[in-house]
Amino acid sequence: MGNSIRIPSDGVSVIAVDDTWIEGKAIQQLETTARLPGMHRVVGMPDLHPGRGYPVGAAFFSTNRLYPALVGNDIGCGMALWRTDIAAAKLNIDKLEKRLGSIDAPLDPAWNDVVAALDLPPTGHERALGTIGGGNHFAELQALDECYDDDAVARMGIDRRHLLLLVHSGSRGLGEAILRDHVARHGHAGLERGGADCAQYLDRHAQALRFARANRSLIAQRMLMRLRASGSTAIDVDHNLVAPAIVDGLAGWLHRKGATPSDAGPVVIPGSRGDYSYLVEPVADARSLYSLAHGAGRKWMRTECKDRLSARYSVAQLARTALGSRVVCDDRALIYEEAPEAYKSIDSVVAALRAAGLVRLLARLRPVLTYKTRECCE
DNA sequence: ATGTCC
Repeated sequence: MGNSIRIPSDGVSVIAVDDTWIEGKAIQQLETTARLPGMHRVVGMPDLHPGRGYPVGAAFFSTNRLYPALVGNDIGCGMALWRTDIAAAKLNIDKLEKRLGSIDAPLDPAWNDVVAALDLPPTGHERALGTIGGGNHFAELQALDECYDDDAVARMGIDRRHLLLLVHSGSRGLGEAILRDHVARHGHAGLERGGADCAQYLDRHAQALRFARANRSLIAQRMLMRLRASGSTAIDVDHNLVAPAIVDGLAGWLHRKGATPSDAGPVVIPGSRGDYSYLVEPVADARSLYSLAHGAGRKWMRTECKDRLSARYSVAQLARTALGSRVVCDDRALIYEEAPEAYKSIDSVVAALRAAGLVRLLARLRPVLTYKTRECCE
């Protein structure tokens, strides 16, 4: 507890222990956000890393101004965990991979009724529904590897005999369009509470949250259909969003950018594709602005990954991981950018959260098959 | 992050 929450400067704190990898640039960006007008307090999570201007892996609480740029372009991005009926024993990964094929194309018209039942308002981005996107987005089959609270895990309907499916995706081009339109009109000055422009942004933001949740559900359903399996949602939690909140007795806006809510029940904190993920029960705590790390967090910039790894690993080697899992990623640049080496160790991130008393571990999940993108093969 | 830069 003692030194697991660092205070680099007034109004800025970072949840970290000695071996948490935190870049100086990310702290600088955090301090920049702390100086925005109306900003009350900012907290860096242990997966904090530099972003484009603003850091990723952080929560920001402001009183009178709302800052859409802090939420970023992927409004509503989050993690959905699905239970499946795929037997974990006697796994044939080749068969799973073959059945899965490519799920990058827009959904087939056969999905029209399923999409219509979601009752989403028209956005012009319907073609993106059911697709994962790029960057750090993925869909991953996982096995329950270690259980730390049998009763809690059983109550969630999760067991060792069946695989889980974790989907990390967001609002695709919709959130991007909403932020672009906002920045074109207001720059980075933010929006005054109560104004018409603020209300309009919040409307669009709500639309993006719905779209992103629907997208994760459709991705999971589409994968399960291909795998000739079925499943159900266990968790779906957003980590890029802004919401009204009361913090330190003040009413204001709680922005989360790559920060998972700690007041919305159990969540998964995923490691890289070659690392474990943890199912945790959060402890809602104002010190962390009711937030947790949303993953391991980048350690290397995307642009440096290929140079650092291409001599060490072939593309074929990168399709297998140290934990015995398979990676489907036909994008030559992305396979290096998302290599396990490019990410912090998930144990160091979770250790920092535990040291700060912010989570209780429920289970450790092991990756089995990570889907990023596939060029061909229905 | 992005129907990813014209």
